[in-house]
Parts: sequence; structure tokens; C-alpha cells
Amino acid sequence: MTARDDEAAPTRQHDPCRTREVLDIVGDKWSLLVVRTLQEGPRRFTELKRAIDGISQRMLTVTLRSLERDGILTRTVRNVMPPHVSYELTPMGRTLQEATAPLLEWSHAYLPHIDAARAEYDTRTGSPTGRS
Amino acid sequence: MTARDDEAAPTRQHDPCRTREVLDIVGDKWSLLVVRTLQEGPRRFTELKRAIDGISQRMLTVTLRSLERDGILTRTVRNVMPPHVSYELTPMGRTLQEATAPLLEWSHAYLPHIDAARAEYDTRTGSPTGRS
DNA sequence: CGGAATCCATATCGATACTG
DNA sequence: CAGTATCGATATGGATTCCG
Repeated sequence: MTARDDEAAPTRQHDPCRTREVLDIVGDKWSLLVVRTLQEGPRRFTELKRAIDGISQRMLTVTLRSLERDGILTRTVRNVMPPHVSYELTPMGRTLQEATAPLLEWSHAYLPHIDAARAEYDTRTGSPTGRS
Repeated sequence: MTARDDEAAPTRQHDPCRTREVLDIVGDKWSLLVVRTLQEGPRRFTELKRAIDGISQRMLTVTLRSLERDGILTRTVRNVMPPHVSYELTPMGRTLQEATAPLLEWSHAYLPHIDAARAEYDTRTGSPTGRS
């Protein structure tokens, strides 16, 4: 349930709930990829679909709708034949892109390290990968 | 200049897979919350459970195991009665915490704006989200 | 105290088919 | 071209119970 009554928040140390909500926005499988692709400028539906490898039509639509609803991007329809729909980051969307940039850079830097850590863990604990 | 002539606006993909993988690490429901709580120092299991409101025992265990496997945190067991298990960020875990800090700050700043954007979108489209 | 194991509800996602 | 609708597989997460 999404209870929107946060006026009774105790303001203790930091607010635990809000931190989680940001993942409801960009924590899904494709949102960050869409935001990152749109960072370079407006793109059409099929352009996005081509740019984001592996995404299905359905998930692209769902992701775009969600981001549009959250005010991260805008959807502009030109009613011609064939249809022309363009997506573009809002100012808020650009601030999101900037806020996520460090995380994307981190992933670049540390994913190999994580692969190594996983392998080491699996070896140590005798997990499926290593086997005996 | 341009060796290629027809590369007007290609909408290329940078590297699609790696960007996604970071979400397999911190894109779940609780990982960022755990990392953020451990930012303040080592914590025991029950301390984490109390600090992260709403998390179940199962999900805390699962999340901690995953982060341990990825080398984000360490698990230290003191074999006494009652058992004493302490979790602590690794150096790599701290770099992750720093990389996600901007995103957490962003959520702090923009979540109210997003709530407004959602309400406006739902009103505009007559969406059934909030029900009547 | 700090889990592991099981059961089950829901959320998420992909594939496919159809539409204006 | 840019969707929508439906279906089914799988992932995720909560509640509960048990155990050293």
C-alpha cells in the first residue's frame, strides 16, 4: 500500500522510507537505461528500442509510461502517418541522470572486482559454481 | 573529419549489459538501505533489523548474504552464547555508499515533486491509481 | 541471537498477437 | 511506427516455523 501520509514522520536520524521509494522509480530493470540513453537528447520509440539492447516493446512502453508519470521525461506525439512519438528528459529528469551518474561510473570501476569477490565467495563456501 | 558519412544521429548503445548489472546488486528492495545503515559503522543483525523498518528476517539475511558475496560487506561471527554476528562495509562497500549518496540526496529533494507529478498525471489521464 | 527452511501471494518480465 | 492486450514463467518478498 502506498500510504502518502508522511506528515507524522518522526524525523529521527534519517528517513528510512523515502530512501526506498527512489528504487520504485529507478530500481527496476530498465529505467536507468532509458534515462541514460535520453541523456544524449530526445529519442523516438524505435530509437530507444534499438539503443537499449534486449528490451521488449512491452517493457519499453511500461518503463516510459512510468517515467512520464513521475515527471522524469515527456512524451510528445506528432499525429502523422506514420506516427512520430518523441521522448525527452525533463529538467528534473536531467537532475536524476546526474545523480545516477556516479553509480554508473562505480559499476564500471567495480564490477570486475565484484565478479572476483563472487568467485572467491563461491569457492570458499563451496557454492554451485565451484563445485567439488 | 568524419570518416563515416551517414552517422547523423545513430543512437548508439554505450555498453548495455554492465549498466544493468549494478541494479542486480543494489536495485533490490533493501540493499541500499543496508549499505546506508552500515555507513555509520558495524552493526549486528538485530540492530540492522531494528534500524531498517519493515524488513523481514528473511530478507535481511538474504540481502546481507548477497552483499557479502559481492564483497560489499563482511560478516564476522563471534561464537559465544548468545551468538554475536557483526556486519561491516568493506572499502569497496564504502565506495559504493559514496556513489549512491547523490541518488539518495536526489530522492530527498525530488520525491515530493514526483508525488505532485504523479497526481497531476493521474488527474490528466483519469488514471485508476488512487481510486476514487 | 541469528539464522535456515518452507509455503504462498504478488510483482515483474518476456513472448506473442493484434491495432490504428 | 508506436503502441495495447493477454498469457504464462519466473523473481521477489512476507509470514511462519524450527534450530543451534
